[in-house]
Amino acid sequence: MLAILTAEPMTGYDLVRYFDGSVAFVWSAPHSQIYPELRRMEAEGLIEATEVPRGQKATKRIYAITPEGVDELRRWANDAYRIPPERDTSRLKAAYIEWGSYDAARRQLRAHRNHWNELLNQYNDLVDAIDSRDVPLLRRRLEIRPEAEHDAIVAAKRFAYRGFIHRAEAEIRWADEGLELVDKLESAGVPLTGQADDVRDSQTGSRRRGRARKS
Amino acid sequence: MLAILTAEPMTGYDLVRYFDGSVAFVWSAPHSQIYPELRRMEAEGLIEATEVPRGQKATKRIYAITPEGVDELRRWANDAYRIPPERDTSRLKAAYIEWGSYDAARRQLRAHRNHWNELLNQYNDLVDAIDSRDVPLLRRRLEIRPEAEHDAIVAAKRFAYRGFIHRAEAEIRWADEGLELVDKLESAGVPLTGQADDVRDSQTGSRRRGRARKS
DNA sequence: GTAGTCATGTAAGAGGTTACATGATTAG
DNA sequence: CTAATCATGTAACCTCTTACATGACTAC
Repeated sequence: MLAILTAEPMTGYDLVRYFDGSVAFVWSAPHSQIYPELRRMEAEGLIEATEVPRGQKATKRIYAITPEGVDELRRWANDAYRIPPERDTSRLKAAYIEWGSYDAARRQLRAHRNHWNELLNQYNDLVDAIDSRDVPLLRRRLEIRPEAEHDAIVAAKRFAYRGFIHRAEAEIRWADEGLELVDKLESAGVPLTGQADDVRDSQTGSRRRGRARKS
Repeated sequence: MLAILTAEPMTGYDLVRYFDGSVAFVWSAPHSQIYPELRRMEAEGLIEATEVPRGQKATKRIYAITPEGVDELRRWANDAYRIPPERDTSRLKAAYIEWGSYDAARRQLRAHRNHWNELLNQYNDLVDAIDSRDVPLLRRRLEIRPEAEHDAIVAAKRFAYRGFIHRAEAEIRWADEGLELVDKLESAGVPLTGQADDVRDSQTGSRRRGRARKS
């Protein structure tokens, strides 16, 4: 949000719309997170609000980054980040494919492929848009920064999206690999644990009491 | 956890150790999450605990999956998953490289490269270990399942790790691309916004209240 | 007038991190 | 005897999701 506000002062609503649009590819946030966070940052002095009237009785708060906010943004940019622990549902489910059916596996892998393929298209479009400076937020930022910096600013955005493209291509390759594998196993007649009828009591050998509630 | 417990009944501590070991690559969880979750699952009837003595006065709880737990595992395996909204710090920081220094960018990209490269090596080792059935948990599961299923069980684990390998390779390629880019920009003498001294008041045009820290 | 957009919140709850906390058992 | 390992928790806090909620403004 600090970085976005360096392009130009705006309302929380403007930020919400950016987070619903192109920014969502880089970082997602719902409005229920954005508004409280703006208040918090204001209290910390990183941003400043100006209340301006809109219409007859309503007002809106336009936030601008403060020098302290710029300091914080710089500090953040120079800070190292930690890569979070692994927690990827698609991989987890893949590891236990045998507990479902071949059709379920195919459905999931196709959805995975489609999802990343759609993202890939959007990432590619965005890289093109960046190259032709066809992104409003980027354009605004270039307007207020000296031309010497333009190459670095554009290169950074482009590079970030390149990361998504690499990722998306990897996911698509993986899903294709999986679909092939599923076909191979099924046509070889390999049975799945999830389809077997001996698993229900493989452990305790007994116990058939009540309802299994959903989580 | 349900899937792990299908291999054999075990204590929470055993699960904690698995989650500190090979399982961590697929899904990470600290013991502070595992113990309460086991209690919850027990209350729901998905697993069952047997208190067994250990030593003179201590006891431990050995958890076994129930038929209801197996149902739940199957249900989960057949359920579609949702790919969560984007929230990747490395990409976010990449998009705003210009707010830091070239050295900071290089440091982050090198750390990124190293991190994924180390993971890649571990993933490769794990795939080899899977191929040679050299993973204790996998071996235990194969022991209790009919041989006809073995190919599917092994293939699933292998496939999951293949996904990590694809991902890691993509991240490494991306980081290399970034390091090249940083070198190119710096040697071309492109200035960065974060190094400029005109940014502190580019927005408000005035306001010089706080101490201006040196970065 | 009314539908869509502008604008801004609150709150419960799930999931995860980090720290605090304890004590028994076993191998040397 | 002592250190490592076995074993099991609790709690504060943070982030994010989902749902609930409200009302003014503007274009038709």
